[in-house]
Parts: sequence; C-alpha cells; structure tokens
Amino acid sequence: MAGTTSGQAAGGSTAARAPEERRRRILEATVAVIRDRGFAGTRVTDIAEAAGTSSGLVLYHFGSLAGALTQALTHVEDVFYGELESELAAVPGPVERLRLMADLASGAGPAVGDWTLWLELWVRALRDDDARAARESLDRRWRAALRRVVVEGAAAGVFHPADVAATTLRLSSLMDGLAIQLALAEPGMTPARFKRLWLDAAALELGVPAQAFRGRAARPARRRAAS
Amino acid sequence: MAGTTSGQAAGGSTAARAPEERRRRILEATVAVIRDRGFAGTRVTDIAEAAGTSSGLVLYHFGSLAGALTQALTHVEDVFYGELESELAAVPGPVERLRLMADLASGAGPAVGDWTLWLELWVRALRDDDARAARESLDRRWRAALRRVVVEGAAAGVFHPADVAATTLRLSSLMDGLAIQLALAEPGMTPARFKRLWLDAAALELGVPAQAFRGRAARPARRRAAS
DNA sequence: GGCTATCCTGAATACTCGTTCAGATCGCCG
DNA sequence: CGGCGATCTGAACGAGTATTCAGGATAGCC
Repeated sequence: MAGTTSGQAAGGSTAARAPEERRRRILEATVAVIRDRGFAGTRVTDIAEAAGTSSGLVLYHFGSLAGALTQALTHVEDVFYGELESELAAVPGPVERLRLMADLASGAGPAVGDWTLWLELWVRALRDDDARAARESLDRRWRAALRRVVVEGAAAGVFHPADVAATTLRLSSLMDGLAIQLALAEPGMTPARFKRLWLDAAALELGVPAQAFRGRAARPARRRAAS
Repeated sequence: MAGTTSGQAAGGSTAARAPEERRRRILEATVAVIRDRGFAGTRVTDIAEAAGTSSGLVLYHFGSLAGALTQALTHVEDVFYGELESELAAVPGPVERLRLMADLASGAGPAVGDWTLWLELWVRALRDDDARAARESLDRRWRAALRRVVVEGAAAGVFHPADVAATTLRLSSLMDGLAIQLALAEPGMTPARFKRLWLDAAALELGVPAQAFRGRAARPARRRAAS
C-alpha cells in the first residue's frame, strides 16, 4: 500500500523534499507518543496531533496504526545504533568505554534515553513479531558492543573475565534489571546509583578493583570552582 | 460497589458458598487471560469465557474491567507470597535456599511460574497505581527473602558479601534481566542456563567458589541408573 | 497554461468493546 | 407456601476509534 513512494525522481534542488521530512516527523512523533502512553494507549489521532498533521496522513504513509508503530521501532533502532557507534568511537580505552556505556544506560546519554520505551518494547515483543525482531536486533547490537569492550580490555590485560560470553550476558541483563527500577522510579534508584551498582558488578566480573571505575566523568568541574 | 458482600451471614453448612468459589474462579481466569493476552488485550468477555460465566457476572463482582484486573493482581500477590514462604521454610541452609530461589525463578518451581505476567506487570505499573503498588510489594517481598538468605549465609560464615544491600539489589535485578530473555524465549536462554548464570553471579557476589552452588538438585538420579 | 501524480485533509463509516439493565434463578426464612 | 435478597444472565446501548473515502491543494512537466 501507499505506493512505496515510487517516483521520487524529481531531484529536490531548492529544499529537502517535504514529504520525506513529514514522514520522519510522524515517526518521531509516534515514538514520543509510545513513550508517553505506551503501545496499548497510542491512537492514530495522538500521533497525528503530536506530528501536527491529520490522522489521514498517518494512515496514508504507514497504511495502518500497526504499520506506524512498527516503522517507528525500526526508526528508533537506526537512531539508537548510530548514536551508540559514534559515542563509543569518541572515547579511547576499555575502562572509559565501559563507563560510557554505564552513562548512556543510566540516562545521562542520548542513546538509551528513557527506559520506558524499552519496557514497552519487551512486552510488545511477547506477541508481535516485528517488535520481537526489533528488540532482538537492538539487544544483539548492545550486547555486541559490550562484548567488544570486554574483549578489548582483556586483550590489553586490563580486564580478566573468566568467561566472556557469560560476563557479557550477565552485565547486559543486570542493566535491564536495574533499568526496570529506574523506569518505575523506584525510590532509591537514581542514575548515579544505577551506574555505581553496575560498574561495581563489572569490577567483580572483570576481576579488577572497584576503584578502577570510580573517579572522573561524573563531576567534571568541582575542585577548581571558577577557573 | 458490589456491596462488599455485606450479608454473607447465612453460614454454609452443606457446602462452601458457591459465590465465593465463583469469585475465586473468575480471579484465576483473569490471571490466565492476562498471561495469555496481556493487560492491554484482556476483554471482559475473555475473562467470562475462561471462567465459564457471563460478562455480567464479572462486572457484578468486580465493578469494572479495571477492578477485575486489579483484584487479580492482589490475588496473585497472595498466592505468590504464600508459596514463596512455604517453599523457603521447607529447605534448611543458605546454600540450599539460594538454589531454591534460582529454581523458582527459572521456572522450575510453582511460585514464579511464567515471567510473562511479570513483564506485563512492570509495564502496567508505569501508568496504573494499583499495578505499581502490587509490583512494589511483590518486589519488596522477593528481595527481602533474598536478603534474608544472604544475611543468614553471612552469619553462618558461608557467604562473604561486601555490601549486603548492593548484593541483594544486584542479584534480584540480574534475575529480572535474565527473566526478560527467558520470557521472550531468546534462543540459547533456558531455565538451566538461567540458573547457572545467576548462581555463578551469586558466587562472585558472595565470595564463594562457583562449585559451592553446583551439583545436586539438577539431576537427582543419573549416576545410579536403575537403583 | 493545462495535466497528472503525489500529498494531504477531515468527515463519514463500521466495528469493537465496556457497561447498563430488565429480568431469571436460587436458597433461605418466616 | 410466598417473599426476598443475593446471584446470575445475555441482550441492548453508547462511547471510542481504526479505517475509508471524496475530494482539495501542490508541484513538476509538457
């Protein structure tokens, strides 16, 4: 349906093609609404309103509400992956990279952002194949990134994991578990505590002293008040 | 609404009051439907059908669909807690108890059963206060049980946790995270692997050799083929 | 300028439920 | 027995919402 935008030949010289722009805006609006109201509570009208268009257009572009939800997921996946890769590439060593992943997951960074969306995704994945595929892909990528950092650290002689696969799986699962508390705003669970708990577990798993992950990164300018 | 069953005076001499029995059946049917279709997909008719009654009766007893869902949650909580306590009381030492908890969580035992319901609960708790309260209570109880086992083991000189609160929180969070994989039937995640991963993490956290949690319980009769 | 395909709108349609309601049924008591 | 309250049923109602549709605007192209 919707013609798969067959003849977009007319190269846009003046400005970016408006339709494409509109499409993207709708997808981002969809993500925002899902975050806010959940998959189950998201209506076509909500998406249209959030995107500043009509419900007709949402259906015109995505065929159905389910289509919009699904495409929003793959959009999220693209954005997430792009950000993760560029963020990771921007820092040097394994210790710093592990800390970065903790930052991203705890909500400080842009990539993971709000875990609410992830909880929603898990539940939808129980019964919807597209959601299942999206989640699996997202999870695999995140876990692969983590594993890369672990392996890198082991090669550098900094980390000493007993079993790389098990360590990777446990550390990413621990993140998910802690994330539930964070998403539900469990009293006592803050991004800082999330980070501390996870990095301490990483220290245990990787056979390094917990201090290895302390210090820096959290409060960049505190000692030198004004400079 | 529904009168809180005011005058149930008429003491039932012959058999248990049918209405109470019916009520319980409806609650259990509700839980089954939630497990199967999720909170979002559960309709009054589904519950009625699963319980073998009419939709009118469901509303008569619980006032609304939301009421039925909420009461189903507290029913689950009661059942869960009762089973957890009695199971834990039935085994002797800290090591055995920790293994029992791994069994229960991995799906071998009756208490946790299917993690699907838990994922559903987390998401509903994002926006529904009753669900939030139910989840918090369930979580607190489970975590308290875990903490008790850890403290008991520490007192006996078997476990050596560096920080009881952090260890408890991490081990229960890790369970939640692994449970997601289990609920989604991630390839490679089985109850056995779940148990192994979690108990190995426990060994790390508690400063005991991983072998401490191996052996027994898994395959009771393997060496002596026939007896 | 006209023609056409694409993009876009908002009202109309059709359908799915939650909830209401007008009574049946049942067990019990005076 | 006759009445009464609690329990139970299923049809009818109404609100909410995905999707359809009849057309309008727009931009490129001859």
